[in-house]
Amino acid sequence: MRVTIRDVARAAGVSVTTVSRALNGAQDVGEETRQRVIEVAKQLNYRPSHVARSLVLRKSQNIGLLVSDFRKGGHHFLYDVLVGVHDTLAEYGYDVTLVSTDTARQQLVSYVDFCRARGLDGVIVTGIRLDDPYVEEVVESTLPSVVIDLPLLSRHCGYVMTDNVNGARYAVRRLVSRGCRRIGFVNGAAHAAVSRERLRGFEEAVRQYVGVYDDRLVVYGDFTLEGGQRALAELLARAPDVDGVFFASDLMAIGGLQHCRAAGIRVPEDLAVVGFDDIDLARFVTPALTTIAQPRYEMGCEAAKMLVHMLEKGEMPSGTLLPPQLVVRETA
Amino acid sequence: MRVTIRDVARAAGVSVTTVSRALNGAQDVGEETRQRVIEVAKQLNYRPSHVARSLVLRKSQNIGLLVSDFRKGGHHFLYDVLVGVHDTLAEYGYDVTLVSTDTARQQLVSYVDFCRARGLDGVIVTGIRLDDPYVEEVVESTLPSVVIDLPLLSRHCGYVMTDNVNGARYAVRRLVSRGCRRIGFVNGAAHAAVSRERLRGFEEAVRQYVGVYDDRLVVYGDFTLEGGQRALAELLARAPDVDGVFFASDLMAIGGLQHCRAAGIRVPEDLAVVGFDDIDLARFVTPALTTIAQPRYEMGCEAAKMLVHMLEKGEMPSGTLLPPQLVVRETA
DNA sequence: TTGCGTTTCCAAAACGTTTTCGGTTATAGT
DNA sequence: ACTATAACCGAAAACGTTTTGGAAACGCAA
Repeated sequence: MRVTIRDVARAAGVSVTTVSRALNGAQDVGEETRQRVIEVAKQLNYRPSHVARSLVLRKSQNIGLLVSDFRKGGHHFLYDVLVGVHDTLAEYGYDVTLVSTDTARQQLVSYVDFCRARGLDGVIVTGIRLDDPYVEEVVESTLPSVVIDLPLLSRHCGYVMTDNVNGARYAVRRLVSRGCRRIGFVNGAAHAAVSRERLRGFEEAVRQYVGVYDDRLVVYGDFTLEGGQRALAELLARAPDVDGVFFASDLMAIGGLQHCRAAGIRVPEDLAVVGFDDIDLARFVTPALTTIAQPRYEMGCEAAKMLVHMLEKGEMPSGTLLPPQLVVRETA
Repeated sequence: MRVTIRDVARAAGVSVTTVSRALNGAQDVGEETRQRVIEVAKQLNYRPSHVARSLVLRKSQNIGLLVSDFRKGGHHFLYDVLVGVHDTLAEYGYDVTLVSTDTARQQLVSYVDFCRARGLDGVIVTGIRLDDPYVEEVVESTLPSVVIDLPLLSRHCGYVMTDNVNGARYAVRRLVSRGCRRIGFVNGAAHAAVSRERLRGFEEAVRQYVGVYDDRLVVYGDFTLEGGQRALAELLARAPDVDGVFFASDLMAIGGLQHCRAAGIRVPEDLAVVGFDDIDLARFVTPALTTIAQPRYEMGCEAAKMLVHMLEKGEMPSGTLLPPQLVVRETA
């Protein structure tokens, strides 16, 4: 059936030991036998079994991508992260298998046990929140992991996220440079770590660039389109003189845009708007949304890179912030 | 280190054979010992090694998701398919590992060898085209596979795709019911299988619903935004009297919308438009795009289901068409 | 007592690798 | 000629499971 190392050994007239050595580039095998083995292996189209190899080596060259909100129609975010992770992991010779918290939960096992049963060497965690029951597991477990978009740091757990405070700063700087002086902030869910950071950046920046900070100008829209509409309406009711607003997500910003159209508010003349994320939609809505782009793909790459460094070089996990980028379109 | 079946056996005072049997629900083990073994296993938090199991069983309960255009910012299509695949595969107890044609190609192995080396039980193939070098491999190989969005059928290879000809029919039916009589078609890339089918559906439907068919009303925009703009311009130049147009993708349709705005054409009053895909953007552009929705998630589910039926029940692969759905918004 | 079937259990082989430890040559040094 | 060293190679154990082919114990009929 399958062609094994034994078949190659037989065909090449050597032992399996020698075949293994020859193919893996070990040193103590004669150059001519090595060539012969390689030749024979190619002839037979021999592919070493990753499974057998994993068993004996006790590592699988396989890492899990844990996603905790794996829903259809879901996250614009996840896809780019996923291909970033896959690309760089493939480069390092690792496979990636999908792990959903739902299926783990359904089987009543912790996700760590889930990964261990499959012999995964490590895991990249996406989509979890501060109040998630999983965060404890992530930081406690000895399974090497790196978390995306949540600052969790421990002996075996690093993180990578975008520099949210600077992102927020860029946003208000842009608004100020366009002449805005009363700047509002529609933040996302209050318990999200990113919300806290964006708020901090926002506050720092308005203190620095406009001088006076008024915390009644921040409202919450919990990251949804409708939330954005509602929040902007509330903000405007509270302070009709705001001339610019920063939304903590593009989706909310688009909701805000819809409110503006309905209310006859001209964007950007009456009200300048900048979002956060740079989702696909942003360039297509009218007026096109200026926003702070998150380096989604790069976050995936960086997370993957950190994980294999931990695995192969024994590096300590760390926290890395990736720079966001202002992309200027029509709304500010 | 790791707790193995041997540890459980020792702790329960039985042989490993008995532990294996007890845990896997085999018949010849006493009820009381079974309970004891289960109890001990739980106590020790024992998880059978999937790797070891795969080795001896010669199947991994792991299937590959082959994607051939895995790029950042990529396919809206892929994500939903992916979660559909993952969801139903998880239900059946399978894992899914990502396989990109790029990495396989980079390692100079056929993707089948790639999968075999990893012991994957089967593979779901997405994103390949008729002129792809992989199609031969897919149909020839004995690795069970099911292809999404390309009608490839052989001994070990089935497919699932959306019913494109009916999708096209729905589109023109809608257009006709709004009073359109001169209907144009902006098709995608000519070599794509889906393009052929949509064209067929288009022609059949206009023959049926409006009577006269004019093949000068079909142009090609190769699935891009710019292509859609260009193609619509060309179509309008060729036949200024068209009052409705069906685009073979939402992206092209949106391009068309942009052209209309630039040219001062009112949609849907002067020109009715229906797209294909129902991408996220569709509901956000103005006017909101009427379109034919593809059941992306369901395609993933269906593909997964077919594959495990092939694997577990020895069913023959088949071709299944999933019904698309007209979603009416503002452009038609 | 013997024979036979059932039930419950186990020892050992197998799956396809890597690696340890040692063995055989050939080469070189005295 | 004898030893020391190096270079090359192989037998066998290990990784953690499942499964095969019996074996022990027991009951029951002859």
